[in-house]
Amino acid sequence: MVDLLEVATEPTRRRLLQLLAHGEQTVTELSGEFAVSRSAISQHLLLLEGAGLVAARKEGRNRHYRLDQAGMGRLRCLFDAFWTSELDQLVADAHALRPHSPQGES
Amino acid sequence: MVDLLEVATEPTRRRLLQLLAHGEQTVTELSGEFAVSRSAISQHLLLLEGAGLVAARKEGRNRHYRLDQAGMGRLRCLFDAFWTSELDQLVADAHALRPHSPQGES
DNA sequence: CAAATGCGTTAGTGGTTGCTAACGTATGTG
DNA sequence: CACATACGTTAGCAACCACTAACGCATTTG
Repeated sequence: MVDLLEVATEPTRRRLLQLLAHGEQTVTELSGEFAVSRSAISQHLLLLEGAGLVAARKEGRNRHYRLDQAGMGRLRCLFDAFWTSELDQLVADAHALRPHSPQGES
Repeated sequence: MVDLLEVATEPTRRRLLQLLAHGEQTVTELSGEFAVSRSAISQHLLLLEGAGLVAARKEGRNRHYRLDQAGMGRLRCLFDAFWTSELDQLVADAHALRPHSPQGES
């Protein structure tokens, strides 16, 4: 139903995942890093949780979010499936750009 | 201001990029691979072109699209910037804990 | 030359999304 | 125990997005 890559690449959520890579944090702590409200961050986190990319732990009245290893592994697999060897070759060619005009593949 | 990662990860556009990895194609040829109309495909291609991920060549009344090496290189850089070493370590740990196939989850 | 056909792009629209405002609930405080 | 405060979640809405339908333009055909 949900596309992991799309869920993960939305800019705010992407940054949330990066922040959580350093360790678990609460909604309020995380929202301190953003210009938008706690509410917005909470909703992004709930979406990430639904996608299996993060998990939550209740402690007192706080909710500590952390990355889900399995989910992040699936995300990595999806990207590797997208980034085929053809694309690797293509990008390598771009890096090897020389004064000579680049000929397309036949 | 478009976000390259978001533009590239939308499922239809992701597939378009994969198809174009095999060589240049016209709008009509590409749309043959999808369930949606030529119009939808054309718009996705225009968006990709605007993001600098593909380029077009006019020939007769056809428009041949192909991948843009530089743009795809930038895309790769963005992903590498997102996928920090912390995440690599995290996923490596997950594999060590569960050496099973990462696809099957439930 | 005029009509027909084919290719690709714009106009218009329903569904989705990310946001702020209002809320429920749990924890302090007198 | 009643009130105040803090944390996280739902209600409602403007903006966006992906799609189909209608279109313009180029090429082919009679």
